[in-house]
Amino acid sequence: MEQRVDYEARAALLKALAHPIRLQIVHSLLMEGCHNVRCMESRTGVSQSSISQHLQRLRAARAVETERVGNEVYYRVSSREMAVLIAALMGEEAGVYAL
Amino acid sequence: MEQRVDYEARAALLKALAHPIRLQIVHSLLMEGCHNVRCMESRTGVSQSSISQHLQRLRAARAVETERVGNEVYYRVSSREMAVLIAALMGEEAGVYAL
DNA sequence: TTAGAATATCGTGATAATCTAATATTACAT
DNA sequence: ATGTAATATTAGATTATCACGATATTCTAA
Repeated sequence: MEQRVDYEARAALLKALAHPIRLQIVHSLLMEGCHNVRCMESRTGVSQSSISQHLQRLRAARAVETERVGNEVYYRVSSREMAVLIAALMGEEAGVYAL
Repeated sequence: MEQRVDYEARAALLKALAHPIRLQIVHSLLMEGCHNVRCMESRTGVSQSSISQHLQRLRAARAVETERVGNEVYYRVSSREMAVLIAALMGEEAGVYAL
């Protein structure tokens, strides 16, 4: 029984996560409340422009989703499957994440 | 309490996996016995040269390891953590893998 | 030692990712 | 309406990745 797997799609997701800053962003979203660009900027020491571009990349891959709250934009990890994947990568329990 | 995570290293691993052919290679190693270059070549339809280069990339990232058996080279996934990661990505149970 | 099978490496051109700096948008406050 | 904070987008230079073809290595068999 042949089971067709969409390796293209899964590889694309990995690609979106496969950058140290993007990984830190996603992990920070899961571990603690660092949900807007300015927080990530100060936490990572990376420029606002860079952070924003990385976030757009993560959003395009549907790894994160957004919500506007007044002046700022609130980011969160988009699904529990994402959390499980990150947990496996980090060697953590997905249960400890706030999603 | 600051916990330092090596995002560089984990991102590098993801990067090595973040290619449809490499993903298929690793998944095939786990799912069924397709352990040498020629098998992967015929399964994926990708040239020997390409397969070999992808395997070297996976090996450099320590995602797979090798053993020479006479004329051919036997590849396998290097660790259970790798299997767990792939399982999370694929939405499968790592238990079904042969490692 | 020569031939052939299996695998690895190298060189190259095309495409994609990344960072930086500048500019544009969006919403809030005055 | 204007100014300002927060975020997004764009353009360009630099570097990395990829696929392909040619060549090199490594082993076995004769």
